[in-house]
Amino acid sequence: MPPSPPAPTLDEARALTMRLYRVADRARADFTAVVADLGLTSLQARVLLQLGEPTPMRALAEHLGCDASNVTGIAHRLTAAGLVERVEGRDRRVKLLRLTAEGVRLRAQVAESVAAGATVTAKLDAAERARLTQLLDKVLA
Amino acid sequence: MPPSPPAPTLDEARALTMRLYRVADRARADFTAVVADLGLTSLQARVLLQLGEPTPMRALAEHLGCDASNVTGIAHRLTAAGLVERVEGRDRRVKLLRLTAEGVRLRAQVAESVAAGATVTAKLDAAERARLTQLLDKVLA
DNA sequence: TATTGTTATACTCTATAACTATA
DNA sequence: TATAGTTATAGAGTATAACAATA
Repeated sequence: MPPSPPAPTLDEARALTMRLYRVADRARADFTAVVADLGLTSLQARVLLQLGEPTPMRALAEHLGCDASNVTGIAHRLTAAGLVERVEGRDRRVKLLRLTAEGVRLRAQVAESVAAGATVTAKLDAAERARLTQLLDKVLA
Repeated sequence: MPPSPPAPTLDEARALTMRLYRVADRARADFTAVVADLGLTSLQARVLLQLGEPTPMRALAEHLGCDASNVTGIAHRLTAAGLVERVEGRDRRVKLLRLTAEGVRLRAQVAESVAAGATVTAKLDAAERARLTQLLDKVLA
């Protein structure tokens, strides 16, 4: 008997992938619901979480995986909501987004609420959560 | 020493949740890219995968987690693409969406491509994938 | 009366292309 | 020339509200 192959079969990949998508889907739904209670869309919440430091709009677009032109509109809405402000960079072509005091406050609340409101991990005991963390780290490596 | 608590601390929940969101985010990006090559948006691909059987539009809305009014537009676009057709239910208020022959073909291709193109699980060996599958099942239970 | 699906409306997210200011 | 951001435009996804047909 040959050793078990290192690569997954297509069926195995499909089964695992579909589970992962279902979990991802639920995680997304949780996230959307939690941040909606704070008056934010998913994207706006993601931007807030990303803005631990003032960030060039270009870099933000790359992190979000969207075209740079979209960041203008996102920045407009967050600015109108009083959560971020534009700051000119040393390279004067660059504009950075920086959280306002209110933005900093809301960002902390987002992080808190998201962790508290995530139902996806509630069904696991401590050992299982530790093992899942380990596996996810490997996936993300 | 007391036994380890069954509930996660907020820090622990936050750490695991953030990992899960990062994995979910990557899974979503993989999915979007793969189905875009097949000419589909994420939502359209999700609908195709859901249509193993003819499904009332209302049920589809619930599965997608969106308002029922949206399904009309989604159905329009999939119908225009020749992938689904509307069928009247026995209750004549109900309309079901059913895949066309082309829809059935494309649905199979979506399932295949998604499994083949998922990079999230490529870094795990067989035992790790099995363990991850088990944990995800528990999360989804 | 209640439910299914549709339409109208408005907002957000998304990409492409053309533009400006700066490097 | 190349890069950062903006604007205009168009299409897709989302919710709310009002509506018609059916139960």
